[in-house]
Amino acid sequence: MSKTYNPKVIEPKWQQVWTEEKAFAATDDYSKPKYYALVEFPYPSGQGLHVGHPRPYTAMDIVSRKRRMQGYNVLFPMGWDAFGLPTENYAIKNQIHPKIVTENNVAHFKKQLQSLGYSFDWDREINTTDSHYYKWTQWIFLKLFNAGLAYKTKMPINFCTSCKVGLANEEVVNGVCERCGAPVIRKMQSQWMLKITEYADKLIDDLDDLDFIEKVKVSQKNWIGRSTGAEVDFQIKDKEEKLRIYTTRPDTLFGVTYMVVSPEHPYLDQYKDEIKNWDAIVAYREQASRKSDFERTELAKDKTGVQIDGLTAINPVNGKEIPIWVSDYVLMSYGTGAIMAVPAHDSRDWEFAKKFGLPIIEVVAGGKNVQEEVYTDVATGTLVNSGFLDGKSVAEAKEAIIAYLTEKGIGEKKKNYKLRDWVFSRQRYWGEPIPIVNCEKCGYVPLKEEDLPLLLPDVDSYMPTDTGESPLAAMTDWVNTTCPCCGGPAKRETDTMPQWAGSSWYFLRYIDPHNNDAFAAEDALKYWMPVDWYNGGMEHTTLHLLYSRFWHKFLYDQGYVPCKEPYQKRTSHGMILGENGEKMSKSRGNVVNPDDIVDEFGADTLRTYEMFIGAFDLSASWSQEGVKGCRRFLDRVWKLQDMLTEDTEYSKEMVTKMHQTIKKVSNDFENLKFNTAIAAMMSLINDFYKLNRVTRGEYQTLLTLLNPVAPHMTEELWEIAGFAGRVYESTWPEYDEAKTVEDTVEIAVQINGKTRATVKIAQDISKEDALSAGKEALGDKLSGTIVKEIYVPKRIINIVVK
RNA sequence: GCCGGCGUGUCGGAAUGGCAGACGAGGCAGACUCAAAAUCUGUUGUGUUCACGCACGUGCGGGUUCAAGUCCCGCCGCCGGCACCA
Repeated sequence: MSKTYNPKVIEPKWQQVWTEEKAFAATDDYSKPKYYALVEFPYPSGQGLHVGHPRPYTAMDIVSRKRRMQGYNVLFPMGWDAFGLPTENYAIKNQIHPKIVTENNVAHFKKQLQSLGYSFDWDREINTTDSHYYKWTQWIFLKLFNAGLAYKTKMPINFCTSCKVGLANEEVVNGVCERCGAPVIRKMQSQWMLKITEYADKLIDDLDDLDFIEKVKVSQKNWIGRSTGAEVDFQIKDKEEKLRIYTTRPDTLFGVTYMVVSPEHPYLDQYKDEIKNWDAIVAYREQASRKSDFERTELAKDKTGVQIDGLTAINPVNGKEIPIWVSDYVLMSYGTGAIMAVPAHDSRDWEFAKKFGLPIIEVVAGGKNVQEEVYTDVATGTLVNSGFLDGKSVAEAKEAIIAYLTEKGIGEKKKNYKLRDWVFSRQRYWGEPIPIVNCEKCGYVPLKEEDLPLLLPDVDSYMPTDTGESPLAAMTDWVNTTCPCCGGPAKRETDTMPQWAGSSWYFLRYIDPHNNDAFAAEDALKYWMPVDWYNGGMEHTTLHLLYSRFWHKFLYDQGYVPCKEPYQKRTSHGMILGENGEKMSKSRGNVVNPDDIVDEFGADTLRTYEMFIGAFDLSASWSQEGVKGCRRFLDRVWKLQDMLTEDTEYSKEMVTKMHQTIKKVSNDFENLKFNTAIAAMMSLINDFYKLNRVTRGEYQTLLTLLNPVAPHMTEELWEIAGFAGRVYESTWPEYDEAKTVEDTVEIAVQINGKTRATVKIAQDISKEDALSAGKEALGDKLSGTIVKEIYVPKRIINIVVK
C-alpha cells in the first residue's frame, strides 16, 4: 500500500527542488524558440492574495509548463505594481511609511504566491516602486516630453471641501467625500497630460493584426470612439468671432434650431459684459462644477440649461438667427465644447428642446412625427427642408455638405475621438516623481537623463496639503532646485505619476531586469518581444491595455523596441464570486482566503479547483463542496499507484481513450478550456478504476498531462514510480489522430427530428448502408411516406416522413 | 444612460446547428464497518406508466431549418466597465 497523499509535506519539498534546480529560469540561449507568457502583476494590497488572483496565474502557469515540455525557452515572470492610493491612505492612517507598507505587503504576497507552486522566474522579479525601475519610467516620460507628447493644462479634480484634498473618483460617493461626507466640488488644477489621442488611429487600426479576443477589440474601439463628421463655424451676430462646433451629422445643418456651449466655454468670459443674464450663467456654472462628466452626460434624466441673453448665432447655410444656450450635457473635453442642436435627429437635443420649448424641424424624412419622436436612423432617411440637399440620402448629404462647407471656407471634414488625453498628474506622494522643473526663465525644463532617477524624497511626513496640491509641494528643500538649462532658481514638479505609468512598460523590464544602462538590451528585446500571450482582467481592457499599447507604440516610433505592438495575444478571465454569487468583499463577509484552502487541501487542489470551477472567461461562484471534489480527484490519482502494472504500453482497452485524452487536454489547454480538460482526466481515471488497473505507459502519460495543473503531486508520483528525471523536464505527450476514433460509432436515428432508435455502424460506412441500417433499427416505428433522408456521418440519421 | 457579457437539473457547469445535462457537488441505494466517517460500486431532469415507452423540458414571445441551448427578430432579468481603485 502506498503512503497517504500529504500535500503539506510534498508541496514545500518540490518548491525547494524547483528553486535549487532553477527549473523555471528563462535562459539567454537565443537559438531556442522562445515563448513569453504574461499575467498582470498584482497591486500588493494589505488584504493579501484573494482567490481571484490564482485563476489567471494558474491558467498561464499551465500554458507555461506545457510550453517548456514542448521545448520552448519560456519567460513567465512576476512583479509588483506597488505605487498607489490605498497604500498611501493606509500609511497616513497608521503612521507607517508607504515604503514599509509596500515591503510588508510584497513579502506577504510573494510568500502566498510561492506556496501555490507557480513556475515564475523569480530572478526577474520587479517592483515599480524600486528606483532602479522607476528611473526608466521617468526616462520614458522624458522621451514623451521631448517628443511633445506631454503637456500641461487646467483640468478639474475632485476636491473635498472639508478635508481639503484631491480625491479619486472612487473616493467620491454620491457627490460627497467617502471619508467625511462633506460635499465634493470640481476644482481646476494644472495637470500633466499625455497625448494618447495622437495615437488614436494606430491604436484602432493595428488591432486588426492581433490575436485579441473579440470583446477586447470591440471595447477598445468603442472606447477610442472614432467618428467622422465636420467642424462648422457659426458667425456670432454683430461680433467678429465665430463659434466653432463639431458635429457627426453635418447633413442636418438646415435643422439647427439652437446652439449649446459647455459651461466652461471661453466665450462666456470673453463676452461677459454683453451677456445680460450673467448672474444666471455663473450660478449654472457653479452647479455644473459639482457634477462629473459622467453625471452630466449619461445619468442626467433631466436636461438643464440657461439661454445666453445677449448672444445670437447665424446659421451659415440659411442665414437664420438662432439662440445660444449653456448646458452641461455639452463637454469642453469633446469636440470644440460647442454644438449645433438638431432636436429632430439627436435624442439629447430632442429632450432638451422638449424641456425648454425649442422648435423641432425635420430635415431627414423617414421617421414618425418628429414633434413626438426623435428620428436618428442614418441608414434609411432622405433629406427634406434642406435646400440643395433635398432628396439625398444621409450619406450623400454628408458628403455634399462637407464639400460645400470646405469650398466656402466655413467648415471642414473632421475626425473626432471619444478618447481623451491621459491625465498624468496625481496630487499624491506615493508615485513616481515627474522629472521636470519649472524655471521662471525657461519654463518647463526636463531633467537630464544622467540625473535620473529623481528619487522620491524619503521623509516622515507625506500628509496631504490643504490646497489640493501634492504632499511633495510642502517639502521646500526638495522643491527648490536649479534649472538644468540656465542654472537659475527653479522649482520641481510636485505632482507624481499615476499608477498606470509603471504598468505601461513593465513587460519590457522583465526581459532584462538588472540592466543599468538601458530599460532592456536591444538583442534581448529582439529575442523576447512581443509577448506571445497576455492574460488579464476585462476591467483593464480600456485603461491599462490601451495605455501600455500607446507607450509601446511611442517607443517603437522612437526606435527603442523592435515591434509596433507589445502583445500578440490577449485573453481575459472571469471573476471569482463569493459562495452567494456576489462579488467577494470584506463588507459582504464572503471572502475566501487562498491560504486556508492551501492549508486544508493543498495548493494542487486549489489550482485544480480554480481551473475546474467553470468556463475560464466567465465569472464563477466559489463552492467549498467543489473544492472537496477536486481533492477527491487528486486522492484517486494518488491511489492509482496501487493498480500499477509493469506494462509500458497502453492497454488495448485504453488505447483509444488515451489518445482521445491527450488530444482533448492538449487542445483544451490552448483554448483556455481547463474545466473540460480536467473533466477529461477525471473520466480517464474513472476508467482506470473500472478496470482496476493502469499500465506504466498510461500512468506516465497521465502524470505528464496533469502536471501543469497539479505540479507537486505529479512530481512526487513520478519519483515514487521511478520514471527518469523530472516531469517538468519531460516531453509533452503526442497523440495519433487515427487512434482517437473507434471503429464503430453509435448514432441516433430520428423520424422528423425526434430520436426513435440508435444504431451502431462503422464510422466510414456509405450513406446507403447507413440509411438502411438506420431503417432497420427503426423497424415498424417507421411508417408513412418518406419525404427526405438525411445522413450526417458520425452524427445522425434523420428520416422525414409525411 | 452608453458599451460589453451572461441566463441550461437541487447546485457548479458540459454540448464544431445533429441523442441536452459530459465532469464535479448534493441526494438515494448497496458493499466494507460493532457503528460512524472515509473509501468503493450503482443510481439520480420533470410528468405519466407495473413496465417497453410516451409527452414535456436550456429566461419570455415569435421566426428560419429535416433538425435550434446554439442562427434571426422583439422583450425581461442579472453581471462587468464608464477615464483619479487598479
